[in-house]
This record gives sequence, structure tokens and C-alpha cells, in this order.
Amino acid sequence: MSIADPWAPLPFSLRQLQYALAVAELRSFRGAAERCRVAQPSLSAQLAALEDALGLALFERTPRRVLPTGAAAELLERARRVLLEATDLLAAARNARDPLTGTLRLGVLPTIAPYWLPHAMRRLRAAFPRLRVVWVEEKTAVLADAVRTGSLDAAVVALEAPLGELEREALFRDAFVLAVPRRHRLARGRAPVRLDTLDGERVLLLDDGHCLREQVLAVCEAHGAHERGELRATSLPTLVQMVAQGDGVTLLPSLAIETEARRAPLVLRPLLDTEAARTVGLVWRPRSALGEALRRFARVLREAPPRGRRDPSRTAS
Amino acid sequence: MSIADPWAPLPFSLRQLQYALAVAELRSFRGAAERCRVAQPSLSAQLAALEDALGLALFERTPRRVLPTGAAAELLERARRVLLEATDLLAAARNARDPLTGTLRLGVLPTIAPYWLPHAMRRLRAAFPRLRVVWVEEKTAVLADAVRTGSLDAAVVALEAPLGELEREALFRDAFVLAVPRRHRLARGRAPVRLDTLDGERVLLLDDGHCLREQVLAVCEAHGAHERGELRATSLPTLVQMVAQGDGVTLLPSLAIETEARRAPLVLRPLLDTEAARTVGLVWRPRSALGEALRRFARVLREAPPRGRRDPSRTAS
DNA sequence: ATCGGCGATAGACATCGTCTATCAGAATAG
DNA sequence: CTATTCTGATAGACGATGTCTATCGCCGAT
Repeated sequence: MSIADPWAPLPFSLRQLQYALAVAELRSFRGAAERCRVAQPSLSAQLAALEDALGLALFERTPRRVLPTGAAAELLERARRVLLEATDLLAAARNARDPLTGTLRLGVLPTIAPYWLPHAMRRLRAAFPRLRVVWVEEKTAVLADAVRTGSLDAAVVALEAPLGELEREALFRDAFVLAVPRRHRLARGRAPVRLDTLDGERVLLLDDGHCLREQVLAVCEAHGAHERGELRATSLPTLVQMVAQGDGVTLLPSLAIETEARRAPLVLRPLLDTEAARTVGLVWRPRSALGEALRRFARVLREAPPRGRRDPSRTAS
Repeated sequence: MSIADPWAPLPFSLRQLQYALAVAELRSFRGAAERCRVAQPSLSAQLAALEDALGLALFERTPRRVLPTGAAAELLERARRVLLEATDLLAAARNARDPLTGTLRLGVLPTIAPYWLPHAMRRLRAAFPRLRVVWVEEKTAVLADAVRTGSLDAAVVALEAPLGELEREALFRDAFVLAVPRRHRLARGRAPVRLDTLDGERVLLLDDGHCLREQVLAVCEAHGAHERGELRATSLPTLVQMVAQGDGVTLLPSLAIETEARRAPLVLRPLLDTEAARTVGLVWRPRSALGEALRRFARVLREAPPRGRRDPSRTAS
């Protein structure tokens, strides 16, 4: 159904697509005009021109409300792809001009950020002094989506989570460590334990949406330990407090224990099971302009992993 | 490295990307200008503007020769993607407006076209009277590439060939039939034979690049029959003539036998081995605007497969 | 030495995207 | 029930920009 000369000028412009997407998102011409920093009549006119070029209406203008028409959904999705490729082209040009400079927008999990970011920032500043990094803290699903739509350049997540079609580079492995209250039956001894010994224990976990929750849950369920459903922590510090108060046991990522376990009366014991761990890695969009740069980036981050405690089997003060 | 406001206007236009691609392909400003139907100075100016927007030179202008710079290769590839998405958007709009009308550019293998196209065209004309179909005859590799780059809407090929990441819909299975000269030892009898009986036979095949060659070769090698290397036919009619003259044996797709075997003194015998066959199918680009339409298309083509001869075990006149 | 092809430049012109000012319609408030 | 105040569409002016024709300067081929 495409008979047209591929070299003929396209009847619409990238700017028009931006306008359409802005309207679709804000459901308002004025708002979209403001965001695109043009006068509202300009946007109206361009949108009319776009609809004319496509031969169909994209938005139903009822006074007080703007609604995308039925056909609009697919077309807007395609418009998004066009603009994503276009901004990628621009980014690739910038990258070819002066690689690894400018601002990089990185996402990171809340169960990684506080414990690893300072370390990572130090390493990156040393390796890429001209690079400015902006960090965003979000759960896996949000990060993966932001990376896919191009609003983030890359993200640091656990590679075990479902990430879809993203490029990935492992950074380091982060073993889980058993955390129990001081007077717990497993608090005696500091030798590594097997997950089997958790059989029957009440396991406390993070709230829904945290991928760490799913990973720990999977490991525990496989060994007969079940979640205590009523209590879900919204953050690792909270989780640690709950364990310390004797509400149950949990598995903590090694990354966190130095910071967290210091603050609460916990007993930590390493696990014999090597599968009780997550792989922290860097992910980015497959055809991102920064693919090569991000690989170098990952190499720098990987070559000096965070020094974990050599012997986490100790009672924290 | 993307700090820019995503709603800021993009510093280049789709037209400029077309110009750049035209120059890259023709390696000539004048030629590109002619193809794009603009004056050469206009193209020069736009290209200069594009290079300015990207902050780097795309082409090295030596008198007498235009060469893409080092950075240009990746950027031009990205430009191609932008334009492909853009033309897809346009096609999707047209498709949303009036589905299955206009001109469809279809590719088809030379070992399928002559025997199946008339039948397929009849069916399609009946089912989609407003649709005009343009057929292009090429080998698999060329077709797959044309589909990938968007210069064809879809192609009819053997799904056994390596096609990469294309959407596919099977149409019908096309069994191979043994073809031997009249006085050949296998010319006696009309019962189905096993491929084993080809052991030691000299098999004639099509020329390189025909996927039918690879498929038949694979089947034969697996059963001890080897190619007679000096003779390679450039088309099925030639191949049939060669077999008829006693140069060897071959496997012919059922599709072809009605037309081809009628013209030459051959003996045809069906094969017992069901894997001696190819699957003819329709393939198209994953995010093509025509995905849904092409599936309907395939359904129409499939519901009335070409009537093969019920009994191909006969001596052609 | 000259010619013919190349891309770059200059300047005129028209198109088009933008602006400000304003209109028409419809919800809401008094 | 009317005044207000949102909404998006329209009108007209202005400026930027993409286009054109004409021409230049360059280099290789004749």
C-alpha cells in the first residue's frame, strides 16, 4: 500500500509529531502549546496540518475536553517511535563528536542506591571527569519503562527481574545474607547456614513492586519458608527494624548490610546456597546511541566492585 | 548525554535526512538533488544545515568525489530508521483510513512465481478488488533485505530459508517430487520411493543463491546423494531440460511439475519422506503498518492452496 | 589550454511557521 | 439568568527559511 516515491518529501514534520504527542499526553491544546513553548494558535494550525497530511482526525475536539480518536492510538505510538529514533540520531551525533561527556540520566533501584551510589559516583568521577550523572531512584518496572521510552539513558537493576528486550551488562553479584533477631534460634553460631534451615520461619519482605521482594520470595518459597503476609516493609531500613523487633527473619543483600545492620540489633549469617543472590547490572535500550559508551561505563563500574564485608556473620551493635 | 528538553524542536528535518541518504547512496550532490527533485543548491544548503545541526561533517567533499565520513555510517543508518518509521506512520494512517486499498509491493521467489502467481492473483482480485499488487521476482536474500528496508511490503518465500526477524505466516506446504530421465533405473514403476534410493545418484541443482538449491541439497546429502558440481541450472525450466537429457536426477517442487514436466520427457515419482518439502509463506517487517492486513491477506491465500496433481507419478509426454 | 563536470555561493522570491489579537462555544459561579 | 472564564479556532502581520536561477571556483579529462 505504499506506492509513493520514497524520495518524495514527507507531508508532515517532526515538530508536528511532537505537538501531537504533547496534546495526547496533556489532553489540552493550551497545555501542549505551553510545554512546547509555542503560541496555542501555532500548535492548533500545525496539528490541523498534520491531520490533513494523514487524512484523518487525531483528536476529537469537544469544548472542555480533547480526546484521541480511535485511529490515534497506533499513530501516536508510531509518532513516538519516529521521535525516539530522531533524538537517538541527535544523541549519536553528539556522542560521535565528543564521547562520554554531557549529562547521563541513570536510574537505580532503591535497594541499591543508598549503599552503592556513593562508591559508584566516586569511580565514575575519576574515570569520566567531564561526565555529569543524574540519578533517578525507582522500582524496576518504572526504570525499565523509562529506559525503553528514552527518558532514561540506562539503569542499574537486578538482572533477574523481567526486563524485556534491553541490552545488559552484569556489574557484580550481590549475595543474600540471612538476618534474624538477636534471640532467634538461628542467632547462635556464625557458621554459614543452609536455606533449608528456614523451613517454617516467618519471612518478612519488602512491599509489592520491589524486585528484591520477588527474588527473596522465590528463594524462600523453594525452601519451605513462607511470607508473613500482614507485614510488608516499604524500604530496607524499615525491614531491618522489623526483623530486629522479632517480627520474623529476612534475607538482606550483602550490599546493604554494612549500612543497615549497623543500626539494629541483628544477627547476620551467610548462606551456603550460592543461588541466593542477585546480579546487579546495567541495562539500556538496544539501539541507544550510547551503547558503546555504556559498555565502557560498565567496565569501569565492574572493575572495582563494592567491597562487601568479608565476614558478615557477626552481631551488629 | 541527553540533557535536552524532549519537547524542544529538533534541529533537523526529515527532508534533510532524505537528502543525506540520497547523497550517501548516489555519492553525488547533483544526482541526489535530481532524485529528490530539488535544485542542487537547495540540497547543498540543507545538507550544510544538517551537518551544522549535528555538529559534524557527514560527507567529505573532494572535487570529483563525495565520501561519507567515518561518523556518517552510523548516523546514516539511524537516519534510515527515522525515515522508515516516518513512512510507516504515513502508511499506517492510510491503512487506518481505507484498509487494503492502494498498491501493495510483493516479492516472490522465481521458483514459485510462474507456477503460483496466476492462481494467487485470481484469488486476491476476487477478495480485494480495490487492491493493486505489484510483484517483484528475486532470490530470498534480496527479498528479505528489501522487506527489511521497507522497499517491499511483503514477500512470498520458503520459510525454511534464513529470514531473520520477520513476521511470517505459512501458506501451504510444497512437497518435493523425484524427477528422473525416461530410461533411468528409477523410471520403472510409479509407486512412491524413499530418498534412500537416491544413494549414489548424481543430483542436479539450481545455481547458488536459490534457496530451493539449499533445501534440496540438504535433503539429498542426508541420504547419500551428491551434487554433480559442474552443472548448475539458472532456472527450473533449464533444470528440467538437463534432467530430461539424462544428466542426472533432481527433486522438483510439486508446484512446478504441472507446468514444467509437461514440456519434457521426464518420469516423476512422489517421495515417501514427508520432510522432503518446503513451506511457502508470507513474510513482512515486524512493525509494518500492514501487519493486520497482511494476515488477512495470508488467510485468503491459504484457504485455497494451489491444487497439486493428485498423482504425479506419470510419464510426461 | 580548454572544456565539462562537480559542489559552493549569492541573491531574489515565495512559502510557511510563528506571533498577537480576537472570536465562538460551553461549563461554571453568583 | 447572566457574567465569567475556561476551551480551541480564526485572522492578519511578520519574519524565518527553503526554494529557485545564475554564477563562481575547482579539478580532471580531452
